[in-house]
Amino acid sequence: MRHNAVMLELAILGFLHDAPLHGYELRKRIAALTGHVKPVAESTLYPAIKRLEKAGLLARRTQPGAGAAPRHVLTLTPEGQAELRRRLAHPADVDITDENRWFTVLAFLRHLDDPPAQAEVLERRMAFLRQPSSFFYEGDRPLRAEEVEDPFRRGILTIARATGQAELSWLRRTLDTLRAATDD
Amino acid sequence: MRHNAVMLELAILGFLHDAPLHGYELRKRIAALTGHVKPVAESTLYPAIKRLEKAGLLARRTQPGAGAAPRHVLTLTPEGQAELRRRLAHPADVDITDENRWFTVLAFLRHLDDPPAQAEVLERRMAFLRQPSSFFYEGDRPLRAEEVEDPFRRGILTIARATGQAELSWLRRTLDTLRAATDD
DNA sequence: CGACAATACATCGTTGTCGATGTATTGCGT
DNA sequence: ACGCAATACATCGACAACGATGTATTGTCG
Repeated sequence: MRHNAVMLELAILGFLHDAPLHGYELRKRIAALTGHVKPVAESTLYPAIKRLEKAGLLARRTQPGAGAAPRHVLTLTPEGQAELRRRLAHPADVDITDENRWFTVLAFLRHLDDPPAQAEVLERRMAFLRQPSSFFYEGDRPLRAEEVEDPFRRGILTIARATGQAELSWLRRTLDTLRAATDD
Repeated sequence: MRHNAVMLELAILGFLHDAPLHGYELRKRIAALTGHVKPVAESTLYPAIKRLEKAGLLARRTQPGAGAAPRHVLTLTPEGQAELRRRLAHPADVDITDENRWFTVLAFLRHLDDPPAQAEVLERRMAFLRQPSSFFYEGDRPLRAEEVEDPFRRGILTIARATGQAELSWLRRTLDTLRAATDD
């Protein structure tokens, strides 16, 4: 399965878990979620829907369209719900490390509906954020922010550090409440 | 030109602007820059090098390999340098909005070597960060962070806000110094 | 001495992505 | 009356990405 596809499919499954939708509405919700960062083309969405339908993860009912062409209202099948949970519980490494994908996972993580499993996913992100990332090297030696002359490269390090801190503190808070919920 | 390709090619051109390198070394530098977030496969890099060579943006000299197979040492041609500057001065919208691509642009923005043009690029990023992004909707109404029940979705909003603030303050500082440099 | 990692590149087939284009309807502005 | 935007979906071709696999050499560890 190609990489972006995974996230697009996750978004489709995730939105359909909330409520049955037709393709056009799905498109708008996906645009709201990730569109300002990286828009998804129509000609990418519809084939993705077909793939999922072919795999038995969703079913379509054709309705006379209010407005224009007939709508295909899409519903998650039980297999689709199981697959959604499977994907949320065990995201690929890239889905943890790439911010865009991570946000997509987060957007639907509540569907996992299992605090310990949710905590496990958050912990993977935490482990990733904690390992010191070095963007630039001089030979083999990683350069620290202070050693980087270029202001733009320093910016990368400054921003990465600040955002890492912000997310880590959110992760710690959320993990605490998740664990508290489990201990009851 | 496909989307990811743009960024990979920018990284190749950017690294070669610093110094001639062979493919394998290029691969390692790219891995250091973006690999922890989203690794690039070997079988993606070598075709990209070929594309750029075919377009006359870089030249290769074959050297007897210290270690293994003969090395192809890659050098930027004058057209390659011009193209690098062109791409840095006028990145596509996605390169501004997608954090991964934006970081790649930042990593090489110094090669633009023209403070007003650099400031222009930073301003585009600033404009993007300032426009309020709403990830979730209830019908047509965008939901604010406080209205979102789901803790994970709240996390997205919390993190996005914090990182946006951090980056904005860096942008303001850097733009000030860029403008001060221009006023001399 | 033999295995294995690292160096260094290349090719191939599958699959996803995207822009372009097409079709058809409703409704709004002018 | 006419066009244009929005709704709603579909197809096609070009191309990039990637995993798998191959080739060949040097250095290292046990």
